[in-house]
Amino acid sequence: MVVRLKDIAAELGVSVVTVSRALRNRPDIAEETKAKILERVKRLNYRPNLTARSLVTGRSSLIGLVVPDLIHPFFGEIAKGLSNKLQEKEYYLIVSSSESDPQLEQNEVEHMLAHHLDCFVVASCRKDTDSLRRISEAGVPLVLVDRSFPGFRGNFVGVDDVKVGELATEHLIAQGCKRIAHIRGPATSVGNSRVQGYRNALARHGIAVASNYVVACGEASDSDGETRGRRAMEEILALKPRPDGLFCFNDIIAVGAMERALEAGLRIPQNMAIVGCGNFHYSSKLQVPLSSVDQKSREIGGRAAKMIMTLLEKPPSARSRSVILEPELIARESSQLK
Amino acid sequence: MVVRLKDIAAELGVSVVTVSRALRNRPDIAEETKAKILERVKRLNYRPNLTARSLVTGRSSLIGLVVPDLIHPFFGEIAKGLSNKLQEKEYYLIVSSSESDPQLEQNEVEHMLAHHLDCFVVASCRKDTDSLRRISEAGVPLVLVDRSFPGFRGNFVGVDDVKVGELATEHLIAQGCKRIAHIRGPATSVGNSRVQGYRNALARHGIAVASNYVVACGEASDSDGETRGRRAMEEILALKPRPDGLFCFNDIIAVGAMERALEAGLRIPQNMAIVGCGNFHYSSKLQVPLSSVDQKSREIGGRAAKMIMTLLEKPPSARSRSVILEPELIARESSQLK
DNA sequence: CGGATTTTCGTTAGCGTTTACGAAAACCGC
DNA sequence: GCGGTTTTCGTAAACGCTAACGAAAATCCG
Repeated sequence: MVVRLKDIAAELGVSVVTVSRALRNRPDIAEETKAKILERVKRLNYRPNLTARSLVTGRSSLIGLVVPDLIHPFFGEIAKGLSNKLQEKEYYLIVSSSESDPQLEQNEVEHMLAHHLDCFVVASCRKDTDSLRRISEAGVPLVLVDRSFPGFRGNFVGVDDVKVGELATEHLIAQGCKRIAHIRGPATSVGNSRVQGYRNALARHGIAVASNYVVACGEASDSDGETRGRRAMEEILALKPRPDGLFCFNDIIAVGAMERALEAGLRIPQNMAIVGCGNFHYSSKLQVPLSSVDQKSREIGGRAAKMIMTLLEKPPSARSRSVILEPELIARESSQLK
Repeated sequence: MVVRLKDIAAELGVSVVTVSRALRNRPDIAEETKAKILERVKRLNYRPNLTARSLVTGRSSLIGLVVPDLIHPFFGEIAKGLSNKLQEKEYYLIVSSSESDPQLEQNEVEHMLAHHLDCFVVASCRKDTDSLRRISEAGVPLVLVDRSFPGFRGNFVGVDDVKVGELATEHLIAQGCKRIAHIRGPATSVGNSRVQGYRNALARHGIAVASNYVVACGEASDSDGETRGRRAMEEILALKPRPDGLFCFNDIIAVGAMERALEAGLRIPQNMAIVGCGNFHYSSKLQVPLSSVDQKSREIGGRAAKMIMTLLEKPPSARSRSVILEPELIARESSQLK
């Protein structure tokens, strides 16, 4: 049925090792025999059993990806960027969604560890670094994406989230907004940094921050992000005086918030200018095209892939590397007041 | 470093096989020793090396997913539906995007075959069944999703695409449209069936189909779907008399087409009612909320997962099964004329 | 209480590949 | 044409686990 090294060796009257050598392009084999073997290999459509190879070499050609949500365009883009780059080198992606559930994430990491992957790429939804630590302890290279962990030394690819907050807020200020609110994300590095950026910008322009102008909306990555956005907008609509500018943690939330605001009879951007984050594919096609800070999701995937490659080529790269990309504001109708 | 069966066996003074038995809950082991072993296993945080297990059992706990595009919400939903169901049973998904390139798909399948996956889930972008045939020849169970192949007997999960075309077209007729155009998809089972449904509905109502009312737009799943939609709309705008109803192969194309139509000064739905397909998450948030035929993408993933399970539990299920889901029309502003 | 049965466990072999080592064959220079 | 080098290949062992078999220990029953 399925052809093995042994079969080819037998047919050609050589040893199994010789065939193996031909396949892996080893120097200690005569050109002539190599050619003969490769011809047969091709004709029989032979492919080495990677499971067996993996067992002896300790390398599986498998990269693990753990994200909070596969549907979220941001992580979808990352998955795609990774997958495209990796398949060139015949690495494959094994994916797992933690559904923004910290316990589930831990379990998934644990299970994936059993597959002896060559590298992990993780956007962790945990508050602690337990799952990351387990990966490190197992000696598996690790690349964090999107979310970094201050206490945890490790490779990272993501955007400068303080800058994200600054860009969005500066833009709203430049548009003439005087009372700028923020629907903040979860208390992760990402959420906190964006709040920090928001505060930085306001402070820089001497604008006081009313504490109730920052409203939380819980875990933002799951599929009910819009509902959370709507609820947050209700809080904001109740504020007095009502904000005239709003920076939302991400586009999903912004969509929900915007929808609710329009229902309440507000005009966007005239009554309230809104900026989201993520610049997801349909931002420009919405009822009111949404201004958004681009997080370079596709590039994150590509960079992470490149980082993985160097991690795998030269193994003991002790120092950990960080790639911090510059976010970019894409202004659209939802915030263009002039 | 990493603990193996051997280590646990040595510590407890039992044989490797005994430990293996305890772990796999075999009957031929004393409760007492089993408890002792499991305690130690837990304390040492032992996890069986699935690569080694896979080599001897021939089962990898890995399911391969091949889709034309990971970003496309339809396939994203399928991936998520699959992944969620599978992780309960400790199966993992290894994904590959063919980027709608038939040759790439063939290569990817070939490479994935080397990993000895337990099952394949494929939305093939090929015109022929070559890659599918390779999977079958390798003796690996296969579930087709979305696209079926008339000449190919195999398991399938998807919607009734003739029905999709009928639903959309009937709806436009019911809205009072007299001249209904169709931006068709590629010449696959899906594309052809939807055209068929479109024709069926028109015929049923005695409406003649002008052949130039069906315009093609090439491979529709890639990321430039919108551009293709725009181009197709230009053709449609040039038609005389101009259509007053339009059924688009998918939502992405519909978005592009709609955008172009609005630019041309048309009002939707008054001048042209539009229905898409896929009912993707943002259909309702668009500039003009888009009517769409829901393809049950999430359910397809779940059903496929269930099918995989039965394929894997009782191996020689010779007969192939098909699950054909009923599509559902979601009417929104883009087609509501009354 | 002795033989037959059942329960519990260990030994051996093997999954398909690679690594390490050594032997045979070919080649070299003088 | 012979010692030494280089090239080419095969043998043995191992990766971590499970399947198959059989032996020892415990249990049963008349």
